[in-house]
Amino acid sequence: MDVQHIEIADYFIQAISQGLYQEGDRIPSEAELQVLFGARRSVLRRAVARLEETGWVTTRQGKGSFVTSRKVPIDYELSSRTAFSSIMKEKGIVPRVALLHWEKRAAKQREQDQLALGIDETVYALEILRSTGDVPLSITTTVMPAYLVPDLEAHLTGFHSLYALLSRNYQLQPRRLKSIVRAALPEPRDAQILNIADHAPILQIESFVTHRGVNLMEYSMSRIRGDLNKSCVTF
Amino acid sequence: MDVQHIEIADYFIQAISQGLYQEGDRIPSEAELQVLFGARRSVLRRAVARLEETGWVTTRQGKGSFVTSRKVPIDYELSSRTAFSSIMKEKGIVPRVALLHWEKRAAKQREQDQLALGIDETVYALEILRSTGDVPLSITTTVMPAYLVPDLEAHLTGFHSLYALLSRNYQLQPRRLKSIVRAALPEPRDAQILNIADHAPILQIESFVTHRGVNLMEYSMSRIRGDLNKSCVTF
DNA sequence: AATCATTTGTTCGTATGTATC
DNA sequence: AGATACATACGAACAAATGAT
Repeated sequence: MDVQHIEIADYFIQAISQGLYQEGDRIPSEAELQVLFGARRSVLRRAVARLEETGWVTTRQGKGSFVTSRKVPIDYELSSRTAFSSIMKEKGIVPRVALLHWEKRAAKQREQDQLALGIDETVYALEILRSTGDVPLSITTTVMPAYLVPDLEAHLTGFHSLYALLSRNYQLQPRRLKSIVRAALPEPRDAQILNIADHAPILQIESFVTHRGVNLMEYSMSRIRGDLNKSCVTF
Repeated sequence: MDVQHIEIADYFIQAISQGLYQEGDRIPSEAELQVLFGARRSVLRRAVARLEETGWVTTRQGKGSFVTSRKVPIDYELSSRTAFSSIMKEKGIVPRVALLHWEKRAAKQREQDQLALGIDETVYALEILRSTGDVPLSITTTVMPAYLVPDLEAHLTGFHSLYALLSRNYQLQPRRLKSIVRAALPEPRDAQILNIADHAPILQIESFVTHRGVNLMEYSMSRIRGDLNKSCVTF
């Protein structure tokens, strides 16, 4: 390859791989790169852009470009009974759960199919942000038929764990029936909330949850930061 | 936002979302955009680059930029017994399996751990490309202890299905014990083989496979195109 | 087979704006 | 307020891939 910006990017990929730059280190500024490589600034910017696209550095205006810290992904056990809070506690991580939004409304067409609802059925839809400390981890949209969780809004103040809420107030025992995972790109809004670039990979997990094996009581769609999660399935 | 390239990119995201441009349609060339938006070429290129990063278009030198066709992801059943070929056949898709590479060598440290091997143990490592028709779908690296599949090279000519080979020649009945999924970015080489951009998301699936519940007989690491796959887990 | 127009890719060169400290 | 560093934009030239003549 005799394309300058790729050669320069490759140089840094090598250097970072070999430990010449540690996580969090700043790579040389554009002005310094200009001296080091004798290339035009536009070329250097392309090189850094490439490094950012491929996840090696993150760039911040006015500060510089920093080697992305390869956080250890958190193993998430994907099983029929899994609750975020309990997994985190097991690992000694302080979980933070925030209710971004909730609404009570008529079920959309897709939700009717997913939850096997009749037409004009009412659902509660919650949007939940899960974090560890101050690092956002995932956003989950969860939809439940309103008749299963009547007067849900009364229990949403001080929200901290969905399954604890369901168990305490409605004696519901959620059980995951099926999950569908896929790798994708985030919606712009999700990228912002999760504090990732809009081309950073996310893991989408759609889940179908029953109560006592009869009703489809919950449909959820999680969008999880790819750099912070590994989901584990045991057969 | 009063940043030109973002405004222009957003215009096309809107237009594509509203069906003004269909999948596969060419968006205006840079010269045409120059007339339409009255912006510098560098700005227009940034706009198109943004569209490509976020998966709306794919650009080809000498031809133009085309609205990415949102292929329907192929559902992949992730269970204790799953073979690629049979899943594809069930769906009426013609699967194509190619052995990219194989080698017999000493197990690496990680592989010793993953397969619970002793030191200096020999393994076979295969690299398999799976496609549907002419569209590449996934690359899988699979590692097996050599003592379980002696003289494996003798059976690799005309390779078409790993599990058929294992069953026929070694009476092995693979059973998946555990899988770990995660969303990530591809290695440059994988991106090239899979015919995707090097910032396109991929689904990584690590699998641990046993034979009759005793031996860890296979460790595999699949890298699957995010745009073409949904993996489904039933509990 | 060779040439040419079209289209994207790369680079050079300059200027100004904006965030950070 | 000033220095540093990244962000955006203007302006121009040539390279490389593509498809048609």
